[in-house]
Amino acid sequence: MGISKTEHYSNKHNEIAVLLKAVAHPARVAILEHILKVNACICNDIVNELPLAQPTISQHLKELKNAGIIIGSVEGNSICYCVNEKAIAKLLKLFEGYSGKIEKNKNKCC
Amino acid sequence: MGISKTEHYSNKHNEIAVLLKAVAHPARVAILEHILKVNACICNDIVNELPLAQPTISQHLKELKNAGIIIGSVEGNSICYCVNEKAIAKLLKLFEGYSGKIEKNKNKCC
DNA sequence: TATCTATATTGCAATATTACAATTATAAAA
DNA sequence: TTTTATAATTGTAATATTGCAATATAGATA
Repeated sequence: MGISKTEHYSNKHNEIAVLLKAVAHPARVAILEHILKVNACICNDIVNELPLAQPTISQHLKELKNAGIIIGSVEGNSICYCVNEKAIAKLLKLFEGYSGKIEKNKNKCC
Repeated sequence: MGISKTEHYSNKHNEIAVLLKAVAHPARVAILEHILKVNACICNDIVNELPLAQPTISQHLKELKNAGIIIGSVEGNSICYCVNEKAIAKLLKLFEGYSGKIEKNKNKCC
């Protein structure tokens, strides 16, 4: 991304950005929604759903996992990926907070 | 970003990714929260708040504006930036939807 | 008009992301 | 043990992002 000045921002803002960045890609949005839909997902399943090669999807899954958006548990030969409730709750609360602030300040500007 | 295959994903997933990507940077999270806090923002105000040069902030504001996260209206010499209620509402609904799906499927997996 | 003030644009260097082919690792099945 | 199936890792090319210095633009004010 270029010379990112992570250390200059607050921890809070960095953490929010990491979570959001993990979801901020059409392939990862699709993966997330697919996992939510079938609710017992294995990687190969997604390979058949998306127009991406297996290594690419594996990489996207890794990023979602690193950010804590999904959790993977080994299940015999394959891996079961599930969405991390806490991460989604965190993002939900974030936008609830933003939304609330907009309501509160309505008609003060613009 | 590399060879992005935007045309292979659904419009819905692309639109979500564009919105999220706009916010998915610590500087832009900080800018967004600052605008919400002071609720009548001018760019120079942010330059004094963040450890970034004026052109860099101007660029971040442009990205937020292009994605529809904020709206800018000229006010004499300076510009008044406000958060776009609709964009935040869209993101709020998105995560409400995700959160709901997790609740529904609880204990089926992982 | 000349000048100041606020913001945008341009151009560029440094770095990050995306995607995939080839390969590897691991566990189940034969 | 060999084979098969599933998923991760490695290496690399193409492209996007970030940040800033220098410059430009536009409105306000003297």
